[in-house]
Amino acid sequence: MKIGEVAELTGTSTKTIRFYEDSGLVPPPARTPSGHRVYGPETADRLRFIRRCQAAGMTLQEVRQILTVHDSGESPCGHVSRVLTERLDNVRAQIAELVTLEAHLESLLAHAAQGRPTDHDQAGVCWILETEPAESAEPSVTE
Amino acid sequence: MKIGEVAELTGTSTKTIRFYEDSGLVPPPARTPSGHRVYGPETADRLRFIRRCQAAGMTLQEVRQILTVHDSGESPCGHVSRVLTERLDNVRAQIAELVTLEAHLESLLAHAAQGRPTDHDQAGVCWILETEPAESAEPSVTE
DNA sequence: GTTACACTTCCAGCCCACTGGAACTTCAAG
DNA sequence: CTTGAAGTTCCAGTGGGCTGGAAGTGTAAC
Repeated sequence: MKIGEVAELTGTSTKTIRFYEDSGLVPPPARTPSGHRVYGPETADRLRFIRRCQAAGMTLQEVRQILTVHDSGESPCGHVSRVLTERLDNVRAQIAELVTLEAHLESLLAHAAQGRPTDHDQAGVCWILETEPAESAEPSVTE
Repeated sequence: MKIGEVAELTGTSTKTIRFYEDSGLVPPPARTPSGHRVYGPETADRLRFIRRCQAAGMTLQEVRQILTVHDSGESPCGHVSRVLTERLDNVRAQIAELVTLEAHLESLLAHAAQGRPTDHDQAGVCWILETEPAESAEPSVTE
């Protein structure tokens, strides 16, 4: 199988497959004498696995760790569970943050709806936003 | 006021202030004969406004638009409300996506907890992830 | 043989909000 | 006058996950 077929089969672009190879997610395949990549069917499985990991919100970094464990011959399932648990924690934290932000935005909009358009302030830029945000509302993009 | 004082006053680094100037968020200030930036107190207000916008999850792009409206002499409040509403929609969409992802992760982990460690698959990488993800669970990072 | 497309490599850029560093000048205190 | 902090400019890098393009070679169908 050549790269285009694998790409078609898995819904991944050839660009992405080469990128994954460079990133160590997919092992360098055999080549034809002319240099074209030749893949076995396990590569398609691997790419689908990567897609599923992505769908679970993992970074390529995490996927790479799992695949490395797998390639060493061990069952990576324990590791997978750990990564999934971590992801779940992150997702919940993100949700909590966003819910706080949602509340903040709602209160700002409620505030906005109350005021008359003539409430134009001289000092600031816009009276709607003239109050310091609650500490908790600050989105830590750090995740 | 020099840049360091404004920085101190607003909790913004001097680097960031210069970056904001380059980005058109803060107008180029007056200079001393030697080239040092000299700010009036309105700059501190502006920086605080930017911080509050950020806390509401706006991009600098959005903030710039608001400030441009403001600088043209109009009251930006209507615009602010619109941006806030859009943000709120986005945040809610993000929350919905993350909640779906949370459910997906939970079901994967429940699945994982059921299986025995000996459930090692031959074909794939890890049986926990051997099912196609639900369409809805795919995180569209596109925001 | 020719056309059209797939394949190769390598390098660059995107988006976002900064941050770090080099190399230099100016300012304030002692 | 000296020292050291704070100012200046400009350039490059960060992270994440690709994507685009250039410039060239290989391959399959007609």
